[in-house]
Amino acid sequence: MDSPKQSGTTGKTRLLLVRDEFLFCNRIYKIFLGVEFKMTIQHIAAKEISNIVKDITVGEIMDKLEIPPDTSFGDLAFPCYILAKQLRQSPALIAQSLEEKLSKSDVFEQVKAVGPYLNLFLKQAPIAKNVLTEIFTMGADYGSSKKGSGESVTIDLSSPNIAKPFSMGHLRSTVIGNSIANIAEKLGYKAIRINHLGDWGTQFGKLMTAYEKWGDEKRVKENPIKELNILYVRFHEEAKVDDSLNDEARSWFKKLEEGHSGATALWKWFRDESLKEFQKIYDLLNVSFDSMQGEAFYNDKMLPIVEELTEKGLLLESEGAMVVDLHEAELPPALIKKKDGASLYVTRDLAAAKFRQNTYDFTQSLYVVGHEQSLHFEQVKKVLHKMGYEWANDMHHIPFGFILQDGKKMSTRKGKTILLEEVLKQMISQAEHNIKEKNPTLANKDKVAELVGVGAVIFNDLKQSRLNSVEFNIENMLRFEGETGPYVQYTYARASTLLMKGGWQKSDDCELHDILKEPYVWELIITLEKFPAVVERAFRDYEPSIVSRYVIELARYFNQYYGKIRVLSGTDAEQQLRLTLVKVVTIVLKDGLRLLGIQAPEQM
RNA sequence: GUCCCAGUAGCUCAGCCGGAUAGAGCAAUAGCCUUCUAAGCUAUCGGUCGGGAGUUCGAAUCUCUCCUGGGACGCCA
Repeated sequence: MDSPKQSGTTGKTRLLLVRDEFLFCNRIYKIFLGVEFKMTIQHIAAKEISNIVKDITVGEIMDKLEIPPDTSFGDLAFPCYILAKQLRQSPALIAQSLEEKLSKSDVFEQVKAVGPYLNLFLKQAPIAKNVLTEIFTMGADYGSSKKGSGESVTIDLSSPNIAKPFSMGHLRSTVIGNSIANIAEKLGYKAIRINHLGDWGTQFGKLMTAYEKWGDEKRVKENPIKELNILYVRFHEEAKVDDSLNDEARSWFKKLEEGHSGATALWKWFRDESLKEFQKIYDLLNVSFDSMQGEAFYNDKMLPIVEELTEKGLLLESEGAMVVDLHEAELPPALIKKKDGASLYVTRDLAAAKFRQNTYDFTQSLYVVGHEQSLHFEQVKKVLHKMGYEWANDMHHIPFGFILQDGKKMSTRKGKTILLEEVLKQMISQAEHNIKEKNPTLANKDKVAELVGVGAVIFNDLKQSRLNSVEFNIENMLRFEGETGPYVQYTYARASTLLMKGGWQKSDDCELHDILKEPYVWELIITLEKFPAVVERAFRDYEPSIVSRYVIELARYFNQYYGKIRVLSGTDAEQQLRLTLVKVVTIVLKDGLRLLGIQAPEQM
């Protein structure tokens, strides 16, 4: 507990740089190399305090240190309550006496007792210098680490259903999964993006029935997803009054399973046309996949799974179906085979999980799928566990909330889905409209409008905790002010313009000198410094919103600085110093947005 | 009925590995462009943190219980 080498949970290799023998200021520099701010400063502060207070360990002090709610309370604070019992003194008195003893310390600029708190102010200049140095040294890699050491992480994302429209719901899986993949890569993992397409199942029987009865080849070719969806919706409407349609659908799907040529050709056609449409959306979102193998790919891999389950004596007959009993895990039994012998969802995911482990040798396998499927993934994991696969523990379901309409989940069957493509179009044209109004001379208008419109859609989805259900509201989304993607992009564009106009040049000098005293500069430094910790936390929690909130915070501080201080003013030296600060902000803003899957235009 | 998720300002959300006056954005009101992009900044207004009980020096945060909304719970995926 007494050495920084043991206390940090992050950045192992870089922690080796820490040496207790260093001078205090030096130590601050070294410890700041990529180690979580709070932990590090806490450690230094805790050591200092422990020199005076012997009744409590460094670790305990460190745990209690906190970042105060307001900068006027300093950079760190130590609540003295915990010492009150042992010292039999009031917390306020303890704080007072600590202030006296610690004010001689050369770690802190200032130590101040405020009520029961001991407020600690850090020496700003060395910290600022170190943060800037590190950002310039690493560039866009600032915040990255080797933590993942090349381990594979498979990420199941997007997974739209063939012949159905790409809804806002699929958007969530796509952007959340893509962002988690980006974050994983930043931390040194090899991310494998898998688009587990819904390209098999009884819905194809329904579709074929509908197409045969009411379909029109030309119309489907012109507008595949839309036409197929109309057919799908019509099927459900007509099947309500005519149950024989369901029988027909079943027989079509049976033909497909048996490899009937006509059925297979139709299936392939539906699939190809759908993929073409999906690709347009992926291009816009700037998302690509390492694997697009869908459910159909696992058709021939399910029988071996069933056999394996049988061999291992896990398969039981129940009400005519074959199941794996999971009552010891307090879960309902997992259905493996239907009465008619056909396989089910669980079977397919078992085959897919095993295939992924064999193919990619993952150390983590993530499934970015709606939270309504939590039980399903628990079952799959448990069955694999019973089969003796330890790696089942490395599978994690990453659930997210619904996109609601009037407080209800959207339904494909009733055709009430909101189409992502429509939304994207609307957002891009809003961005176009804004550009015409605000910056009519901008070059590359179309491209910028696309980046901004799409960025707004992605950010809107990633700005809140993924488990929240969100009510779809186009009016809110069309607003490009406040906590939005365009706000961050705009901040980046303004900052980039400053660099251009001011003719910023890289210099080896990373001291901020008098600029450090300007308002919001220290806030910016501290915020920039915690970026690596933010990236780590975002991956630990599989939570892109940690990055999106961070990026908003950084942008806000920058805008406040921009509003208060005229960057291009004063002496040349001063101007260059400010631009140095501006430059590091752009580096982190751009990379933060990149982690979310959003591009940052230099001008907008 | 059982299990999972959520309930914080008029609206959308942070904060929830316990700590100082509970923070943002939107909306409302009032300001700031003859000097770096006003997609911005500043200020004001706005909260019984769903209700109750418990643990604690201290609870939005932990425990229990109840209420409300959403979801899942064997042959869809």
